[in-house]
Amino acid sequence: MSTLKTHTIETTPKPLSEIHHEIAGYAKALGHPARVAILRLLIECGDCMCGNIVSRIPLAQATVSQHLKVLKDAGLIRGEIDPPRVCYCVNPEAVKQLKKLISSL
Amino acid sequence: MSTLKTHTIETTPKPLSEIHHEIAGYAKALGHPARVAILRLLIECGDCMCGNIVSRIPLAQATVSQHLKVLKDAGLIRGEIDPPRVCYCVNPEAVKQLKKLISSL
DNA sequence: CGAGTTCATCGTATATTGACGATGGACGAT
DNA sequence: ATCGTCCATCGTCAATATACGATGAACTCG
Repeated sequence: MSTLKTHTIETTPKPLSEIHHEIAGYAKALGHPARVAILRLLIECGDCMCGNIVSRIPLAQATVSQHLKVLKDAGLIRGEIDPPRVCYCVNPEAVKQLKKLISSL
Repeated sequence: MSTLKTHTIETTPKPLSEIHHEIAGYAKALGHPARVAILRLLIECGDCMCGNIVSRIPLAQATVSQHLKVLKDAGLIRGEIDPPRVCYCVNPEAVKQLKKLISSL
C-alpha cells in the first residue's frame, strides 16, 4: 500500500517507475479477452448481476468469479452486495485514468 | 474496405470476441512495468539501440531481450538490424490503434 | 584468420495464471 | 429449520510468465 494518496495534482511529480507500474497494473488486468469482455459488458449495462455476466461469458462460474476479482483488485470495477445477488459496475474513475494514461503514452 | 475506417455500420463488423482479443493482446504486452518502461523509452528516443535499453533497465540482457520480443510479437515495436547492433523503434500504427481501442472502451 | 561486440536463443528454476469442480457462506422463501 | 439460489473461495492441474547465466550466431575490425 505505498500510495493511495490523492489523485490530484501534486507538487512532486509521480516517479516514472510508479507510472509504469500503474499502467502495467491496469494493462495486466485487461490482458485477457474474458476480462475485456466483462468490462465492456459492464460499461454497456451500467451495472449487472454476476449471474448475468456468467451467462454471457462461456466460462464456468468459478472462472468468471476469478476474472471479476482480478478486475476488482485492479480497481477497474466494483461489486456491491444486493442480496442475494452481487451487482457489479464499472469504476468510472479508474477507466478514465486508464484512458488518460494510455492516451498520454 | 478502408481508406477511412469508420466506426459506422459495416457489412462485416469485426466480431466482438476479436476486438476483445485484440485489446487483450496489446494489454498483455503492456502488463509488465519493464515493458511499459521500454515502450516509453522508445517513444521518447525515437529509436534506440538494444544496448541502450539494457543499460537503462535494471534487468539482465537476456531478460530485456525477452521483453523486447514480447513487445515485438504484440506488434508494438519493431527491430531493425543495423550490424552489429539492433535498432528498436516504436510501431506508431500499433500504438495509435491501442490508444484508439482503449479510448473507445 | 582471430578477437571483440552485440544481441537472440537455450536451458532451467520458480512464480503466476487460467480453468474447473467442489465446497461453503449468506440470504430469501417455504 | 430446511431448501434453493447466488456467489466467493479452496484445491488442484496444466500452461504460461519471469528471470538469469551460458551459449551461439552475425557482424566489424585488426
